Amino acid sequence: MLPNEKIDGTDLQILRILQKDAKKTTKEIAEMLHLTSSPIYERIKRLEKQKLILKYVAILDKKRLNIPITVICMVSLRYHNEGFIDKFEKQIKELKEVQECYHMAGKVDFFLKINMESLDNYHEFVRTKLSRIENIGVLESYFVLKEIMASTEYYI
Amino acid sequence: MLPNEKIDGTDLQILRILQKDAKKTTKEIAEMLHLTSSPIYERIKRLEKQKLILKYVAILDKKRLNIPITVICMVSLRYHNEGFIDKFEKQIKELKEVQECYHMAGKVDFFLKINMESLDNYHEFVRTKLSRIENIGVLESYFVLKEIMASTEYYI
DNA sequence: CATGAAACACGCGGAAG
DNA sequence: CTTCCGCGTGTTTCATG
Repeated sequence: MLPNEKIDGTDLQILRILQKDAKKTTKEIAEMLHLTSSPIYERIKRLEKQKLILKYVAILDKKRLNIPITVICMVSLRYHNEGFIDKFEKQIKELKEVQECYHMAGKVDFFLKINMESLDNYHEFVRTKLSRIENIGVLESYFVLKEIMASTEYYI
Repeated sequence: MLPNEKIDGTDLQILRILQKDAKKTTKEIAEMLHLTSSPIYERIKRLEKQKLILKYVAILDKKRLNIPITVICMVSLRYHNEGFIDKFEKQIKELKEVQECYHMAGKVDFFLKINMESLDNYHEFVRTKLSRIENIGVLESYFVLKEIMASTEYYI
């Protein structure tokens, strides 16, 4: 998977900066690392090509967008054949309200993170979309009271 | 919290584009929306000022960075006074390996998302850092087998 | 929404370790 | 031979009208 593509300390520092603020210019980064723009530019292009940097995105404010409710939903399937699992994944991917979905080890099969405008909407979502997916055994909803930390950064 | 600051359809389209790809230029967005660069530029600046756009970040590849293990950790506290909860939050924020932390409603108090290089490291992390936080009652770890969806986008 | 000036991104030839 | 520097050109950003 990873033939350790020669990531040195400078690369790591660039990655640390960009995962905090992707709008930093090569010039600014260069000053922080006591280099000129050129090597920074070349390194960033290389990191993009190597797919260490996957993409650049804007992070929006959920609450100001009127989707203040976050639900963590734990799903266990009734049957666990390969076909059933693939089918479940496919159906989940079609639900736009689901932001994240992880296949887990253990007695719970899937964790979902779902964003909603209101509890009413969540009720409607579960009733008309989620619970209509066949093969769901157990479905447990946990509501987020407060986001203590919600970062996209990795500790590198 | 939100005096619905006059977000129209064009604003929403801009936000949809930027949360997929923050590197799109105002010119490119303008072409997509059949406008010129100037109004797009002004709208983006306004959305940033209104804090609908919180920040721009680079999304990195966890596996290529040698942190392939993701753990969802469910924590229940022993005591639930205000002071205990605040103290727990403060101590969690100091653990760099914890990427996300949510205070939950229900019998589980906190969900943590933790990234690790290996299971050995996770073992060490729990032994020397997590379990040393006082007041933890129950600590359950769930390991991610596969990321089905892992987006930073909201459905807007 | 158009315009122009300033800043930035990007590519290259060359220097330096 | 790899990494960095500095300059040149083309885009983009950003303030003004």
